[in-house]
Amino acid sequence: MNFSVKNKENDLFIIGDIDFTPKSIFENGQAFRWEENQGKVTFVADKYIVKLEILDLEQKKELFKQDLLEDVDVQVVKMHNAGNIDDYNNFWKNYFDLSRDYKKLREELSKIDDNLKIATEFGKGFRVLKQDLFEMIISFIISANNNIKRIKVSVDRLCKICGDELGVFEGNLYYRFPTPEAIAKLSIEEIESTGVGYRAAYIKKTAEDISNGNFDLKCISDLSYEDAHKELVKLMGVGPKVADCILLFGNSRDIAFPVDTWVMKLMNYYYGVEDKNIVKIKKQGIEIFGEKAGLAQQYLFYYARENNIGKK
DNA sequence: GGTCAGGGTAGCC
DNA sequence: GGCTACCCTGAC
Repeated sequence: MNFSVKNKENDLFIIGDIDFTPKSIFENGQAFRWEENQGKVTFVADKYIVKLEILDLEQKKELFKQDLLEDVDVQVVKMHNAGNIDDYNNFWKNYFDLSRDYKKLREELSKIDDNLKIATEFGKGFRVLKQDLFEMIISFIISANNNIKRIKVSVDRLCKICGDELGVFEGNLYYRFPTPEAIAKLSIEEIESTGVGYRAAYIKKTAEDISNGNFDLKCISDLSYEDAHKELVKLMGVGPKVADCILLFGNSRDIAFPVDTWVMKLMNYYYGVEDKNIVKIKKQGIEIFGEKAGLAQQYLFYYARENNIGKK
């Protein structure tokens, strides 16, 4: 793994041949506060509003002239409006899981079987985002029996009605993800106005339990995977699948293996798992894929869904 | 214009 | 453990 990070004004550049494809990262359903436009992804994370772009040759030549680049053949990811090197060290390095060598990860997973060999090649450029735990809890409660388009609309509206303003970026006003306290203060009707339907009551109860200390968010990181899962499932609206998404995307648990309808289909289609029981499917998934079952799942999920494999 | 599914879960048996 | 209703929206 060989890359460097450079800063110019309020932009960061990740220079080097690492797995990093904005589309693969954001289109797999791990994040909901983003939009894609002509291959560029604008997203919100923490206090940042950032536009991601893979630079073309002309753009790289410009950087070369400015002594920011030594080799115009190398891949450059531009993180527009992401801050400086301190922001990189304090936030982005972790957020984009940049200390993990994804090329090595793909090689490792490819050795497990041919399905993963194909899926990791297809999903090359994917990375797991290490997002905020509370944001993941609320976002994935909304995701249950829902579709991505509507989840995104609801999360956006929720941020708008009770998140702090972050400022205007390219003509749009953006908001920070709300705190547990801010959501707990809302009425059920106000939460329903975001389009979450019956999930409004779950969101309110969960935000209340977290804000009043009834549920200790901080302890999740100290628990074993199994215990953390048991704790999260206690939250209203959090079942086994949502708990695994929260642990995978919001608590750095590589082993968390979310079993949804797609995973059920792909485990059946690729691995002949005929069981319909989520607990058993998950157990088999972890048996086959091991410690990094969640990462394997992400590649397989993306591949299966994009190719519409295993449908019906 | 019905009907159905959408990254499941709570509540009930 | 298995079964079913569920807010709402878009696709068919």
